[in-house]
Amino acid sequence: MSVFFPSLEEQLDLITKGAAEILPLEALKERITRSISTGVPMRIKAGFDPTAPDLHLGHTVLIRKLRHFQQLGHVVIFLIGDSTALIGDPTGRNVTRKPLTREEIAANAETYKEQVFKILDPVLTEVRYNSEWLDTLGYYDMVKLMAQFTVSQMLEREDFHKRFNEEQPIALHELIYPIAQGYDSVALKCDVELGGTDQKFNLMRGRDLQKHFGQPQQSILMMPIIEGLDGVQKMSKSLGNAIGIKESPAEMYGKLMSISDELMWKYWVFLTDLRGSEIEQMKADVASGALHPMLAKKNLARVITADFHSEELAEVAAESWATQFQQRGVSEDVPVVRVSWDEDGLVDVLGDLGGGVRMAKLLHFAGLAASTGEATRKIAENAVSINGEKISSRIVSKHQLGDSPILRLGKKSVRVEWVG
RNA sequence: GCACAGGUGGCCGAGCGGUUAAUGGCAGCAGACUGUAAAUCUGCCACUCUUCGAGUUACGGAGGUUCGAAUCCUCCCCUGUGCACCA
Repeated sequence: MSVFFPSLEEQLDLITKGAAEILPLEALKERITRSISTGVPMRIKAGFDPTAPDLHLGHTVLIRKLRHFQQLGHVVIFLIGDSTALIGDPTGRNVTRKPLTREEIAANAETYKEQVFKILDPVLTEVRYNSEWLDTLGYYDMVKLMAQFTVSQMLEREDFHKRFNEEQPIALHELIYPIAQGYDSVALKCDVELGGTDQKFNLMRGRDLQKHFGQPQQSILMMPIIEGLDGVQKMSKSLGNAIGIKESPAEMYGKLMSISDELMWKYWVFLTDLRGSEIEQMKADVASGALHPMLAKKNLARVITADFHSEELAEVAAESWATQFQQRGVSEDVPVVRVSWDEDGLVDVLGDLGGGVRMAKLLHFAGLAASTGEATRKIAENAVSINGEKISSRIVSKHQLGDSPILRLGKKSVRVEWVG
């Protein structure tokens, strides 16, 4: 099949947008030029280990870059590392990962597909699993692969090096990870592999192995690792600072609004399709005072939320966010929690209120507090309100609560529906 | 296998026979302040209960010595380092 490709300059413009590093760049240019003249598209791969059921916005930085290649007419391979997930990429880790079962991995892999197709075109994407070639690799071939590297080469990697020096354990199978990832490139005959900047070591191993197998060596394109909500650590579900692709519009919008002003600019660059020059203009406007930073952030939250949901849903999320946080009011758009009157200890039968409700219990059952003890403390800290009214007493009458009260503890609110 | 050094609350890290859910830091949560934030200040940060009080669990695991142990002893598990093994 023959494809018409945009010019080299045009392609490079899109490909290099936001990229942290491209190695070697010259080779990539040659490949692009060749694909233009031959009409044969390049093969671009990015791998993801299905170690968790959800992808988050951090992953989309890479997926967006894949889409850029897709938009240019190249073949994009979304590689699901179901076999490498058995190891778990040790990159940046100071401990060995907990092993996942085959079943967990398979289930995660399924959810990945539907999630990435919010960004990638399903028709034009080649979805592959590395179990396809890794699981069938025999002892002989595995030993041959491992023989390509030495222990000291592996220990060059910063995280292994660090763990080694700090006398932390390094499990043997972790050393195989970069080799397995590198072999993926051989199996797929990749022209380009995408990864985060933290993946450099692994990405380079693909070049090593391709050379060993007499293939042209892939170019590697690294994207920066974006920080999570805290603005300090990389976005990661286990660090609790991530925004998941599948999260509701309200959650997504709210989380985006909670990031710092500084971080907002990175999100504009890596999580939206706005052009660099437009972002610079906006930044200048904020600096000069022409644009309020909060407004810029609201736009960001809306654009991203709409990207994964819809304009309409993003608008609704924006409105209820404004009521809830800006006006500190009671928003209607709040998660509903069902609580039964029969819950153990919820109703105080002995008290003067004749069936008053223990608020600490209620807050706990409603999921706003991790324990009744914590709920008790929060009440004392004046952090709890019912239908927008702060409360300070530990027991509240059923009458005061009403049929479907909105409970709020700090920033979180829920509507309680009584059951039974 | 032998020797040595370690295993403390989400993480890091004090304590090394006895005031105490366990110093301190980070993270987290809440309040004030704001522009939703950030920064700053304050409070909280094992669980349960009828909560100005009481109880129950906690310092790798199991026992033991003590009036009393995270702190001492024994055995076991785990990690690292060195040596040995690789006839």
